[in-house]
Amino acid sequence: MAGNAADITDIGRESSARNRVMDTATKLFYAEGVHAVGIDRIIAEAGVAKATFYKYFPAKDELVRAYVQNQSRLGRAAIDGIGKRPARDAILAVFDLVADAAAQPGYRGCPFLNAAAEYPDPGHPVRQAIGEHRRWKHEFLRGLLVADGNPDPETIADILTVAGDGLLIASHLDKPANLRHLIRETVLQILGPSADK
Amino acid sequence: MAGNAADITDIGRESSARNRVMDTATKLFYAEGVHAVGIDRIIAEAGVAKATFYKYFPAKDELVRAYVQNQSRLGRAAIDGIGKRPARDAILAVFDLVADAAAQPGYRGCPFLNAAAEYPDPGHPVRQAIGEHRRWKHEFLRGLLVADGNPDPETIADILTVAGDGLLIASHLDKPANLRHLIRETVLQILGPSADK
DNA sequence: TGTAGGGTAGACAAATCTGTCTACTAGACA
DNA sequence: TGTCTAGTAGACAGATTTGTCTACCCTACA
Repeated sequence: MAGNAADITDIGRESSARNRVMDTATKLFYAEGVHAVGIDRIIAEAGVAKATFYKYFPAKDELVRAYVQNQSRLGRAAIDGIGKRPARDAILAVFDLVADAAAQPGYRGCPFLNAAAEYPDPGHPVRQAIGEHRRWKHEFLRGLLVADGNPDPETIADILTVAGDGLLIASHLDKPANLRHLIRETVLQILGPSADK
Repeated sequence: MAGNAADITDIGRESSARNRVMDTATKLFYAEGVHAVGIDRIIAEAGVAKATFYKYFPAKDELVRAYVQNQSRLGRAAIDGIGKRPARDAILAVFDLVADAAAQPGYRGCPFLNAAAEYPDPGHPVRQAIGEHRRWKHEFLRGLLVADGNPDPETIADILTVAGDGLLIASHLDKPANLRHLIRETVLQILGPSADK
């Protein structure tokens, strides 16, 4: 099992070993938490030597930061996949992603909120990476609100962010049976009556 | 410093040593996270012998569960302190507690959400204690909505819970300048126009 | 006076954590 | 052929983790 005959499919891309580490870390950190998963476990499950690991990630926190950025990349890709459609529909579709994620087998809430809970210092690189993702998402929502002709996109983007975080929490800790309905109700209550429909 | 001439003021109450452990754990767990704080650190700062600690808390997880329950007790006391007043005012007052807490020096978000992030297994006693607190709070809000004559207290209690969690997250991670305003706007947007004012 | 309860101090075991370092292997390429 | 690169395998150090156990101290109380 030791890394002989490794993934040929990865040749030419970043680095086979680095990718395996990143994938394994993403899986384990999300499923069990950052502090609960040790380096030894990651390199064992990724089938990578310790020296190789420390070549790509000089310290564990570097890996955690890269993990957060990887999750951010995945999240943005999912949202970008929504594509062009009427702004109000797009907003609802963004929130539907929460329900989609919550329906996945290994769902364990929002990776950014979970990671932030483990890093008390707001100045820590991991927290900063989380902050970057949050600012991007807020800006994305604000843009959609402007396109929707919302009279106060700044405030409503704040409220939608609040609702998004709350729904991520609820879908994780409370697992409401009617999550999709709850999402619709919440967002529509915030956006108010539609002008064009 | 060793515990000779300990707090005389505590005599007759639970147990001086146990109380000191609980207070220290509450402070450290909240400020730095559960996994990040070790037993050795807690007993050192509490000025308690290791044997004494393990007498009251057979394992660390027992202490963590007690910590969550202690936070629940403190949270309920704060909400109970709101007292009798018109239901809508009471709801707004409950949410104002978030802003009050966020204004405190060592604020680090919601202790329940932070702790939950460190315990992946929903069946774990710590998670169950968190679930109990959340159900209690949801029920409290629902009661206020019924008293307010809300036509759909169940759904609106769900949405208010979502908003409460989201606001706790925002007040922690985003630190919006106008938090009190954001809270008012969010809650009023959810409750809709007041009938009696 | 004797005893029981609550507590202290700290050694110890066994595991686990991060991070470093040495020695080796296999393939690509000039 | 020789060299460079990416990687493996794993010992090791040093700190830290939870939890157990022994020996002792002090005070209240019968």
